[in-house]
Formats: sequence, structure tokens, C-alpha cells
Amino acid sequence: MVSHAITLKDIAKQLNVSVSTVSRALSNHPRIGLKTKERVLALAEKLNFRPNPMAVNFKNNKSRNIGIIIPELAKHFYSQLITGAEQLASRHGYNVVICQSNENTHKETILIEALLHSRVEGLLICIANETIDAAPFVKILNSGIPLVFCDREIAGLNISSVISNDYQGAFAATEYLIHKGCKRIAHLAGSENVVNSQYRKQGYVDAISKHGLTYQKIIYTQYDKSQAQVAMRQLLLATPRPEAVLCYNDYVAFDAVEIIKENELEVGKDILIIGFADEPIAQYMTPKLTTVLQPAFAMGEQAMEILLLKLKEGNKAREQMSKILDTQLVIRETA
Amino acid sequence: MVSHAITLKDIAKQLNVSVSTVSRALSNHPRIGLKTKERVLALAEKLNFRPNPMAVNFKNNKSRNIGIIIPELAKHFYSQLITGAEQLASRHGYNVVICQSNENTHKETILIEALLHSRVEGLLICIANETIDAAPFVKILNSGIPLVFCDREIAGLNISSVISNDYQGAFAATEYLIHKGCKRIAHLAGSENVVNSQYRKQGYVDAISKHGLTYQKIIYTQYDKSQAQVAMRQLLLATPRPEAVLCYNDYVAFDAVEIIKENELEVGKDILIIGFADEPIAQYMTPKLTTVLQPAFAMGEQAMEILLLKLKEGNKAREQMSKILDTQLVIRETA
DNA sequence: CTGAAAGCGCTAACAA
DNA sequence: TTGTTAGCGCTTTCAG
Repeated sequence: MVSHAITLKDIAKQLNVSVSTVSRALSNHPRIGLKTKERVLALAEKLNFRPNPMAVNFKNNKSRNIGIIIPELAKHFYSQLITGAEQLASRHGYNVVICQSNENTHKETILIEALLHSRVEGLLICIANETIDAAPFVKILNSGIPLVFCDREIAGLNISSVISNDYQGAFAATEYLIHKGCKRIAHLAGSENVVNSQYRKQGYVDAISKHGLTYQKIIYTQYDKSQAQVAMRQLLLATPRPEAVLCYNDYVAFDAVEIIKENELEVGKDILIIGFADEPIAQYMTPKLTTVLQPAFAMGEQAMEILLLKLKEGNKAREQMSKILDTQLVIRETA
Repeated sequence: MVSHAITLKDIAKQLNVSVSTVSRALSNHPRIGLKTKERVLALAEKLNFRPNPMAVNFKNNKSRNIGIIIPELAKHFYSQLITGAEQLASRHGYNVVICQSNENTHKETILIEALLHSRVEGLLICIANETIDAAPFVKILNSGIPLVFCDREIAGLNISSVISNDYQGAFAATEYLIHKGCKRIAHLAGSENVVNSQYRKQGYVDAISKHGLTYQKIIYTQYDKSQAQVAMRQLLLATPRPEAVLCYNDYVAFDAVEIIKENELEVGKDILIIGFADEPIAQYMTPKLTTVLQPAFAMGEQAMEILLLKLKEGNKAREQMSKILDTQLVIRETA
């Protein structure tokens, strides 16, 4: 069994000085004798003293915890994002409390409540797909706790955020297809109500019209496997059928590819496919998926950076600090 | 800005009772007047009072934190495992501090040190591949903090653990191949020094010999993509070449499949392949991978269950509680 | 330069 | 049944 954690008192007693002297020595207080300081530091070192974090937190009325809410940890994108955020936080002495909303807005609200009660010092949230109500987030801000959105955001709220440039990614991917000579490019979109999906759709639309193409076809899939498959079948039935399909994400792309293969067409030749995200699936499927990489790690890191900044500056800086990180087209085999 | 967090004192003042009375009322102390209690509870409810967790932790000298060390969060298996562990912990009022060793034993040791200093109440560790030195873990135990191994363990230490039945999984997979008529089954193993790899290899060996097969071929891949590919090429060169290959994990299986395809052979027909883990890759590759499912979520959950039990029982129960969870063969297209 | 004392929010032993 | 008091470990006035 552990003997007993070393406290300031122990050091003070052994050195015949007061507790406050020890405290000052350890915290580099200016008004302390050099000799005393050295004696204290030496003994602290020798005893392997560490300040009791519970006491410190209590004293400072700080939890040193940052709450993170994501839809689902078991998605590669989010675990990458978390890794970026966590590493930075931990380097600054913060713990990270990770919660999963499972894309459920109600659960998200509950989690926010719980995290606030547990006195997290800041909140980094990747909101659930369906979330539109701003009230819970306004509440966070009103409670004086800094909040940063990551990956997804609610527009018009003046809340700091780090997102990837969905618009630019979709635009670049579409242009790439156009440069490859495609005239008929379709888009399997996500949900009409979700901003990321809207941005991607807009990138697609604008690239199409910039290049004066007349063909434009958008089908919403609601992130549903069977709906994506139905949509792809529908695209294949059309005459003339599209030469390329830009998909909302890699999973939709995977479904599309499966359907195309079922129809004995060759992906990457008869029809080009581009996904979005660069999940591991992109490298492992056959043919390998050309897709738009979102910098998940950097997104988490930079969102945390903003949060830490707000934490340091206290109430001073309540202004919005937002970043939009560029995506990158990763060319593989499907386009 | 937040007004001011409600404390016991606030309630006491408003009700003209002492702080301890309020404390007793809220903690269901027996010696308290029913009326007083109701008044306190009502006001606490009205003011939405929550005890200050920092104060509670300090008072109890408990951090309510459990440390978890895993090799890498961005692997599906571990994020699943974490999810199982985290959910259970959180239901019991514990936070979980997640750390990644990146399969680096040195970093693992540093993390253990840091977690102990941060006063975690318990530790759940999936050790890094190369870790063999027991000293850091003995140190944990000596410091009186309960420790549970998950997924991987160091044998002979009498430390509680939850692992999956690698032996049985490999045995069943091999038998399945035998029942399918294969006489020449090879095994692409992991590393000779890692217990999981040893168990799987042994399952393979024993199934082979149980059924009186004479062919037996094992190549170690060291979890290295190029080594796995080299090994598979080697297998294909042999005459007669194996009819089936049991792979250490899904990634090795993926590499093997790629090489086989390169050689214009048909996976699932010319050569059968079985993986291990059931990572998402298994469903997304072509052909879809037959593999041995490890119950990652349940493993995390049950490891946490043991840890919570030890936490509750204090020093009383230091005996080893170990579980070996069964794996399950998931039959898809490669075998 | 150093010590004594108060206080953060909560609980619990002791008094009344 | 309720109030008073002390104390958890640390920092920070305020005195000396």
C-alpha cells in the first residue's frame, strides 16, 4: 500500500520552516531567500513531491477539464480529431472528457448539461447532424464557459469554430472531374438540412456553372445506406447516365461503387467516383477511392488551440475566432 | 457571465439553518428533521444546486478519474474498446483519461507515471506490443491503485485482465478451413514475441495437428505491411502452394489479398483467406473478408467492470479477476 | 525574508 | 434534531 502522499506540510516539518515558505519556494515567489529556496527544492525533488491536484483544483476553483462532445468515437475522422485536440490539451495540463452524442440531439443536450455541472472549463463540440436549436449553446456562452465548434457549426451564432472547407473541397473535386472531360457529373448529397452537406453541394453547383456545364443532378441520401444505393441505381437508369458522381462522403461513395459493380460497369472508367473525408475505407476498397481529405487531426488541434487561448485570456476575448481548413484532393483509382 | 455557483452556504443562509444541516439533508442523513429536509431539498432543487465537484474530490481525496492507456485511439478496435469502458465508467460517476502510447513502451511508462501523479483511482491498460518489462505495472500495484489489463497482458503477474480468446479464435478459424476441405493451410503470424500472436499461432498449430494434417507453415510478419506482402509472395511461390492462409489480423489479410490479386488468382476460390479482429476494413474490402471477430466493446466494458469492482471493494479484493471473451467467426467472401 | 492565519466547499465528530 | 468546529492541501493576504 502507498505510504502517504507527500504534502507541503511534510516538507515544511522536515526543514523547520512554515508551509507558506515551502509554497513560495516551489512557486518561484520573488520574496524568498535563495538558500531556503534551494533547500526546499532539493527536498521536494528528493521526496518526489507533486502538489495534490485535487487540492490545487479546489483552491483555484478550476477543474482542469475540457469537455469534448462528438457524434461517435468509433469513426476514424472523430478519433483523429480527438487525438489532435487531446494531445494539445494535455500538453497544457488539461484533461479531456470525451462524450458521444451518437448523432442524437437530445443526448447532446443532456451531455452539455452534465459537463457544465461537472465544471469543465471549456467545451469543444462537434454537433450532431440534426442539431439546429441554438439554445443549449447560447446557454453555455451565458454561463461564461468558452465554446468552440469543430467540424460542424451552427451558423449565425458568432461562436468560434474550426471547420474544413467543404465548399472548396467539393468545388475542386468537381473541377477535377470536369478537367478529366466529364460533362455529366451528378452529386449524391447528404441531407438538405445539414450545413456541411449544403456547402459541398454549393461547391459542386458553382463548379458546374463556372464551367458552363448544363447537366446538373443532385440526390439527397440522408446518410442512409439503402437510400444511397437507391439513389445510385436511379442515376444508372437515367439516359444518358452520368459520367461521374461526387459523393457526400466515403461511405456513400462505397455504396455507389458497389451498385456500379453490380451493374457490370467499371468504376474509374465507365463512371468516375469521388468521395469525401478520406476515411481508411478509401484506401482499402477496390478500386481505391479518390476522395477529398479533411484534415481531422489539424481540425481538432486548432479548435483546441482556440479554446486554450480563450481559457487563458479569460473573459477578455469573447470575440469569434474561426478557421476554415483547406481540404485536399487525394487521387486514387476511382477518378 | 455566470452569477455565482450555488453552495451549501447559500442555501443555509436563505433557510436560516447551518451548513451542516443542509449537507445532512442533501445526503440523506438519518438524523435530520423531515420538515427541514424538505425545505432544504426544495430550495436546492429550485436553485439547481450541484455540489462543487472539486470540493468533493478534495474532501474525499479522490479524483474520480480512471486512466486508460491504449496504443492508438484511431484504430477501430480501440475506439470501440474505449467506448465500452467509458460508458460504464461514466455511469458510475468516473471520468476517463485516455492516453495513447503509440505502441511505444517508453511513452507508456511515462504515461503511467503521469497518470499516477494525477491521482487516477484506477488504471486500465492495453499494453504496447513490445512491452515485456513488468516493473512499471508492479509499481502501479504497489502504489495501491487497481490495474486491469485489456486486450493484451503480461503473463505470470497475477494482474486482472480481460482478453479475447485468441487461441480459440484461431483454432475455430483453422478448423473451419479444414472442414471446407483445405489440406494446406499456412499462417501469417504477427511477431514471435507477442503473446496474442503466440496464442493465435498455437490455435492454428493445434487445429492442424488435431485433424492430422501434415502441412504446416508459419511466417512472422512483425505487423509490417511490406513484410506481410513479402511473406505472401513467398507462399505463392511454394509448390504446392497453400490452399488457405490464416492471417494474424485484418490488415495482414488485406495485404495478402492484394498480393493474391496481383497474381491473378481468385481469393475465396483459388486461395481462402481469414483475418482476425473484424475491423471495418473487413466489410469494405473486395472480396469481403472472412474474419474472427473480437468483441472490443464488451472487452472494454468488462475490463472496466472489474476495475470498478476493485475500486468499490478497496484493498480487500486484490485477487486476480480475469476473463477471456470468446471470439466469433464472421463468414464473408474470402473463405 | 518568513510566519501565522484565513479561506476555498464540503463532511463528520463532537456538543448541545 | 440541529449547530459548532475542525480539517482536507494549497495559496495568499497581512504581520512581523
